[in-house]
Amino acid sequence: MAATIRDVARLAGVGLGTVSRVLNDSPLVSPATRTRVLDAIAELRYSPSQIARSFSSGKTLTVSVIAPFFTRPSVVERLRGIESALHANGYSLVVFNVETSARRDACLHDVSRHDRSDGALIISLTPRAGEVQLLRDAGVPVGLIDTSAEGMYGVCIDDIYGGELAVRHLLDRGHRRIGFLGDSEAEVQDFNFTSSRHRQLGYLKALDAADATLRPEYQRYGVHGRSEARLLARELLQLPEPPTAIFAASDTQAMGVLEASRDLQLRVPEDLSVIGFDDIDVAEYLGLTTVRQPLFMSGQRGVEILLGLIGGEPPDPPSQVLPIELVARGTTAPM
Amino acid sequence: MAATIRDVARLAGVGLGTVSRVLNDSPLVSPATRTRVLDAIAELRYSPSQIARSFSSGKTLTVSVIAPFFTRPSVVERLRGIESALHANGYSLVVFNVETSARRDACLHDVSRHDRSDGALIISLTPRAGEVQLLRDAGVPVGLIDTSAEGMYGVCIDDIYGGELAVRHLLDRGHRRIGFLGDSEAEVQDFNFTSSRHRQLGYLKALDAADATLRPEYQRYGVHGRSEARLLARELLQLPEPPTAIFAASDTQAMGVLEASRDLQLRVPEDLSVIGFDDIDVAEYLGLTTVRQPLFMSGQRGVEILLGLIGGEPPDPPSQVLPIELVARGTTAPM
DNA sequence: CTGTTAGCGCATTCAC
DNA sequence: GTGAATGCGCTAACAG
Repeated sequence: MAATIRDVARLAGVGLGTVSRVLNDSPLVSPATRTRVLDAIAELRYSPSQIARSFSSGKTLTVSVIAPFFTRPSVVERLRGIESALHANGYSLVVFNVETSARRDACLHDVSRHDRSDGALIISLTPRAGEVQLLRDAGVPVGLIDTSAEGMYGVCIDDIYGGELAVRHLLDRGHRRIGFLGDSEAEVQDFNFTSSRHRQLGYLKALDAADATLRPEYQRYGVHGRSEARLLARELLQLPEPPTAIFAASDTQAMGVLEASRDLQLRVPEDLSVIGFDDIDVAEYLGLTTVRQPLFMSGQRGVEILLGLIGGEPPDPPSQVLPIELVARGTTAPM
Repeated sequence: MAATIRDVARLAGVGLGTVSRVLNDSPLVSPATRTRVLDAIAELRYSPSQIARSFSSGKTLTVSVIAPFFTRPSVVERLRGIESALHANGYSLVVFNVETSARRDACLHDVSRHDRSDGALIISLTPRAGEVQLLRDAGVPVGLIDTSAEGMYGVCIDDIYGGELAVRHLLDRGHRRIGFLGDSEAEVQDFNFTSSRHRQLGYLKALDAADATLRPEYQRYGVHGRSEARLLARELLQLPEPPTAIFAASDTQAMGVLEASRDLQLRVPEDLSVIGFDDIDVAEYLGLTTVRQPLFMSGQRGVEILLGLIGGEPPDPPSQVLPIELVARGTTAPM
């Protein structure tokens, strides 16, 4: 059916190797024979079989990406950065969407049998000790995005500092009763997510530094998402002494807080200040104050690191920390 | 390094073929030898090479998906449906993100050299006549999602009817001055998108049926996105005789309309009714009236069709039309 | 510079 | 039931 390299060689009256050399842009071919081969290729509408090529060379020019809940705006934006950088380097992207803890484990495990791809990028999922070991033993190039692990390479941000940034912004505006709303314990355990927890650590740190009293009841956790956050925020706001500001671990959860304040006829920011995290697309639309992190860039950097690894060059700082910044908009105000 | 099928055969004291048969669940193996092989596999931690397997069998168990602007909420949701269905069938998903007309053409062309995948899914991009021909000649299994083309298979919705649904909703509430806001001519041409245009056709049809006068100045086009839609909507609303309702070709653009009304101190829905299309996630949050289409399902159906095609069974109605419905929320009211 | 050769790891014939 | 042989299309290492 389709022409093979052998057909081309025959038509051009050359050997197999020569055709292969032309295909791979080897300089060891005379211009004359090169054109002859090129003509034959054109005439036969020949296109080299990628599978055969990968099989023979051992390189697939493909990268696997394991992304939890890849419909979340922040994840999609990272994916976009990944796709962009990968494509610029001639690589393809295979996506694995993780929405259950079982699939998480399966994906992380499967990465070690690096067959179909030259390496993998893992978003937000922190490999556990045993998994790190497995990955190392398998010798698979892996890049971590939005997380880090001992002995692994990747790119992340300082979530603790981010949490501090957010809470200090609130403290600076006179707030003392500040609530925190983060991911559920179950989620954190199942997926081994770390950012919500770290942001909370920053929250605690900032509060502590300001000598603000910590109230356990001001900290709530629920399954990531708007609706759950809405419920939790409502609980917070109906406390006898409700917080005057809420720091949500993500913009999506901050949206739930906004809904809750709407439910309770609370004006934002007059009655309640709200701050999120990530600076996803809608944050600007909503005028949401938030902590911005470079999502697209995290994808690009992840690719750079991974391709380096594939090429045998470990990145110098094993884990790169990207800058973050506070973006003050309309949902926070002095109390 | 990694064990091969040969190592397993040697350790189990059997021939290559037998190991292969065990791997492929062939019934032609005695239970005794099967266990012996299985043991050897376990001991060597053997895992068959997927590339070698694809190479030999000709099947890659991989599907390519060409998605324009895959960060758009509607596209992501379709992708989720695709990934889900693909994974359920043991297939992997390679994603190509199209954001320029050049890349669109390149991707559509590359699909015809179906190497790395067993077939392709194309979202929202309608192949042109020449491209359809190329695809047919190449004999690549292709499924279209959110569009249709003569002689091709896929799943879509009736966008014209959707436009009618939206506008009739407005007409029923007494609106006569109804604006339309859709994708720019350039985008439509570059990518060969069809939905915005079709929805507009429905708009015109509904207006015509209601004997409402058509005003060319009520129809505006801009690059898909919130900010552009915001500008266009502002223009519409500052007309000497502004529309009392606006139908946006997508929820994202409807968000721009909402911004514009905020800019101009117009209350929604008291002063202006707004209706979108798609029913993406935030639509509910915004209380946006819209036309809902089954995004996730479109992905699943697309996969079913494609896998059928790969298996040699063309779908019975070549193009499947999914149901849509109007979702009345708070941004539309009687005038 | 160029032609030839030897596998890459597996599925799939075949004989036995 | 099972083992041995052939080839998928290409790259890489070699000899010329």
